Amino acid sequence: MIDYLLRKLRARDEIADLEELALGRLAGEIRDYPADKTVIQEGEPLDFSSLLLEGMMCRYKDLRDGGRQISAIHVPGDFLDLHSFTLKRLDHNVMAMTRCKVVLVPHERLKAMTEEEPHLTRLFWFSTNLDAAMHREWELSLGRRSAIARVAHLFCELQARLEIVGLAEEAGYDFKFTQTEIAECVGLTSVHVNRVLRQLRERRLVEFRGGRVTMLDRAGLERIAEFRPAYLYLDRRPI
Amino acid sequence: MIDYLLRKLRARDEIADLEELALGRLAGEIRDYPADKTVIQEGEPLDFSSLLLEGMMCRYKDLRDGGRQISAIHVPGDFLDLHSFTLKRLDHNVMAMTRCKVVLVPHERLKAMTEEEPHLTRLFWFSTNLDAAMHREWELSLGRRSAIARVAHLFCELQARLEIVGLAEEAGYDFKFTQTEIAECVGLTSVHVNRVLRQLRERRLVEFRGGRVTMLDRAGLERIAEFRPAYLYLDRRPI
DNA sequence: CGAGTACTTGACTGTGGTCAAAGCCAGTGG
DNA sequence: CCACTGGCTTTGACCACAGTCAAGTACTCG
Repeated sequence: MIDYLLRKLRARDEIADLEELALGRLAGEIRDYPADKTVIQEGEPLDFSSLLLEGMMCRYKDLRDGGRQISAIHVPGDFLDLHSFTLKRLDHNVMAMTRCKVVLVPHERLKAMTEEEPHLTRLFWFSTNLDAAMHREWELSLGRRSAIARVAHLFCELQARLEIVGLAEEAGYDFKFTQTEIAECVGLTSVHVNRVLRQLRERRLVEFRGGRVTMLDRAGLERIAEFRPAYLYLDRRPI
Repeated sequence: MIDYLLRKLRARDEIADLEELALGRLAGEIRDYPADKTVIQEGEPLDFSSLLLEGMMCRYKDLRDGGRQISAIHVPGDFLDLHSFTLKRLDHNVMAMTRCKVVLVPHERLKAMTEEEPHLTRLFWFSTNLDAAMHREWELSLGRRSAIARVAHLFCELQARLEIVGLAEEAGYDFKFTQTEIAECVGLTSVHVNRVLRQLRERRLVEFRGGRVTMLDRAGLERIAEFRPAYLYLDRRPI
């Protein structure tokens, strides 16, 4: 059940067998959500965190005028809201973009973990720091990258993140977002995203159709995105 | 020396006297930096984190074309790079925006803290999660807010953050940034920031001159910024 | 087969970018 | 005390990238 999480953690550090068992004991109730369901509301008090097992979710914030900004995308193996353990409530909403399955981890078990498993605690802390690193890279996209580079960068990031958990092939990956939802990630309108997708297709870099990203020229795509994956901390270092 | 840090933490949770002592023992070497000095380079291996004692610093990333995005501003009491404890190196640069004083905290002492002081560990974890919450709010600004709302929001955020550590009055605060640097925070050009600042002044909302922000109509400013400080987690809750 | 949603495209608009010149001010040196 | 310098700010004219609006097309799913 925690396979994807283990793959994600083992890509970065050693996990002892006893620690794997301790991780297994964190798991509580399992929940399924339908697509487009808002799973966590901004501000609501939380006493558990959720680990995504299947599907894709996102974090988002709304403005009064209807503008919505997606601030992160979650793939299997990601915690949706591990940060709610210390924050107690969230500053954003969390929504299922597809049908999803999650497992709940009660905060009291996380608290016990911080008392008994300092190494796992550091790994979990790392995991929230990784979220923050992705937020920073998105800030760079939103603030300074051109429209085409933003979309290209998003596709590159997801390719790399899905590869870690074995959910992307060299050729591409499933990505069941609408163009409007992509627009909400990259700070553009859906109309403009559509135009950018056409350009990316015509320049033979990447194709997005029918909920699937097909890499046509990954190196070229990474070049125009200025994608440098260091911010994903993909190498192994003891934490 | 750790006064500002204590004020920041005590705004959110109880700190026992013994914990205060433990915090004091984290402190190592003190360093001074001149304005405009890049203090930490992206990618450089780190074995200490830095707590800002005086001055203002920022995190930033560059693009090849010279575009720079500032992803966070630090005020006294903030750790510049507490996340480097688990990440081991940073995905961004850190620069002193004014003359600054910091105190170094060796990672080995932080590691010992995670073994011996679970409550402080959770507080430090909280502190990096707070950084991420600010990143998310900036993503919303960069992706969806208008130019004037972005600048207004930045001024509101700093007012609130500086108040916690006692470095802002009702009337405003010192903010020794150039207009170009503000532009690098909000994803605009310095020319446009200049136009926006004029608007804010003419609408009697806020004035920025000579490295000082003067609040003229704080409620009005917060309204056009859609500033809702929940993301700063200013209330006290046990962590 | 019809309804609803998502995608596509074109015409037009506007916010914010670019380029350039001038003004301002603090610091430095004659 | 003044001239010079360099960085920052201010303004204007013009431009372009991306937004808006609207209509039409393509798919899915009941």
